[in-house]
Amino acid sequence: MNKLNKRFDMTAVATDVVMLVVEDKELKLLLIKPKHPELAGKWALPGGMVNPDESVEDSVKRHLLNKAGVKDVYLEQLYAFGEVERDPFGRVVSIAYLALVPDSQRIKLMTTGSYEGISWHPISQLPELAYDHQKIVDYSIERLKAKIGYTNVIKELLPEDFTFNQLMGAYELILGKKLDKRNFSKKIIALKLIKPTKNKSVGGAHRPALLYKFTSKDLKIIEIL
Amino acid sequence: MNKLNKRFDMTAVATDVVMLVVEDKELKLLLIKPKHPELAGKWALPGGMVNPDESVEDSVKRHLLNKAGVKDVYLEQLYAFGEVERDPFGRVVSIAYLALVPDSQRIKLMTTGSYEGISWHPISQLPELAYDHQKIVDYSIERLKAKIGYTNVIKELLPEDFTFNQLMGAYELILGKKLDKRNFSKKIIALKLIKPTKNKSVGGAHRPALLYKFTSKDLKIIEIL
DNA sequence: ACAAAAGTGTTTGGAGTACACCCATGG
DNA sequence: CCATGGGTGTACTCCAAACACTTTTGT
Repeated sequence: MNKLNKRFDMTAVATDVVMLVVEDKELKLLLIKPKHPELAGKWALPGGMVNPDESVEDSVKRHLLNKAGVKDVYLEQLYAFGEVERDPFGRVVSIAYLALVPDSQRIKLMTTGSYEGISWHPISQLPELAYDHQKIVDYSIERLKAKIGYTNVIKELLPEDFTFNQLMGAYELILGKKLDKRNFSKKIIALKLIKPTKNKSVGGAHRPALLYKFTSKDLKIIEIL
Repeated sequence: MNKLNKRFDMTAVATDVVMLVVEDKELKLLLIKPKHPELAGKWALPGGMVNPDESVEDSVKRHLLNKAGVKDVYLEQLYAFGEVERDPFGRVVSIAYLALVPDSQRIKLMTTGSYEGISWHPISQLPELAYDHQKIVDYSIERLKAKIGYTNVIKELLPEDFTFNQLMGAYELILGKKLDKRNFSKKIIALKLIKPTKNKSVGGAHRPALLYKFTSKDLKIIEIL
C-alpha cells in the first residue's frame, strides 16, 4: 500500500481506455510505456485519476486529449475493475472504457513527462501489459465482438466514406473469421445500414469500388449477424 | 459539496444494488427508506461505501448481508455511474450491481439505525426513488431482459424445483409479454436447459404439474429466445 | 359435471447458408 | 493480356411463429 491509501484511507477512482483503430488490415491498440522502474518493459493502457470536479466520462476525455490529442471519439464504458490488489501502487478502482477511432482520423501521439512512449500495437501481437490490463483488453474485444452483431457501432471504426470491402474487412478482423461476401452484402443492404455515394475509390491498383456512407449517424440497435 | 469531498479532495466509491425476486406473479425490487430529511418520502437502493481493504464485489456482499441477511446470491456488475452531481451529499461514483434471488429464499429484512425501513416493491409500481436510482433500475431491467435471451440466468430467480409454467411465467414477467407455451417448451427442451424430476407440484387447486430442475448449475451462454 | 391449469404436433413462411462466375481497371 | 479485387443470384435447409384440442385433477 502506498501513500495514496495512507493519506486518504479510501479508494481512488481511475480510468483505463482501450482505444482501437483498424489500419493495414490489423486491429490496433493504443498503449503507453510508463517510466516507472517497477513496470520496466511493460506497456499500459492510457488513463488516469478522476478528479473530484469532473465526471468519470469527462475524465476519460481529458486524459485522451492530453495523451493522444483526440477529441470526439466513440466512448463506451466497459466495466469497473475493483480488486484490492490490482494496482500495486495503491487502492485504485479502475473504470475501463472502450474508444473507437476511424482509421482516417490521425491521432497525435504525445509523449509527456511520465511516459517514455505511446504507440499503436496490433492486437494479435501485444507486448506484456502492466497491472490487469491484459484482462481489460480481452474483455473489451469480447464486448466489441458482441456489439457489432447487434448494433451499427462498426461505423466508428470506418471513415466517412468507405468501400464495401473495408466494411466487411472490419467485421472479419474483429470477429476473427472470414465472412461470405454475397450473404454479408445481402444482409447489410436489406437492413439499409449503408447507402452508396456517387464516388468510387481511387488509387487501388485495380478496379475502383463504390464508396458507401452509413445511413444513420446514431448508434442503432439492429440484429446484424 | 460535503465534508467527504472537503476532507479528502477526491472521489469516493460506493455501490448500489438492484435486487430482484419473482413473487406473486410480480417482479419485485428491494428498497430501503433512508432517514435523512433531505430524502423524505423517497426510497433508495441498498448499498454503501466501499472500504479500502475490500474488493468492490466483496463490499456489495457485505452490505447485502448487513441489510438483508443475504448470502450466496447471483451478483452481476451493471455499470459505474460517475456524474459529478449525482449525489447531493458528496462526490461519489457508484458501481451498480444486479442481484437475483430465488423466490424460495427468504430474505431477512433488517432495519438498521440509518434506515426507516426496507421492503419489496413491484417493479410496475415503484415509489419515487432518490438520487439517480430510477435510472439504475431501468438500466438493470434492460440488462436482464437482454441476458435471459442468451443465457440461463433465469435459474437464479427460480427455486431448485419448479414447474414449466413458473419458468415461462418468469420469462413473461421480465420481457413484459406473453409467450407461446408450445413453442417455448419446444425450445427449452431442445436446448436441454431443464430436466424433469420425479415429483409433481402439490397444493395447486387443479391438475398437478411436473417439476423440473436446471441441467446445469453454471451460467451458460446459449441463444434461447 | 365443471372449472382450471397441464400437456402436446403440424404447417408454413422467412432467414441463414452454401456456392461460382463475369467485370472493370491498372500495369 | 494478365493480375487483382469488385460485384452479383439461386437453391436448399432449418428455425420461428401461428395455431386448438385433450387430459388431469379438485371442488
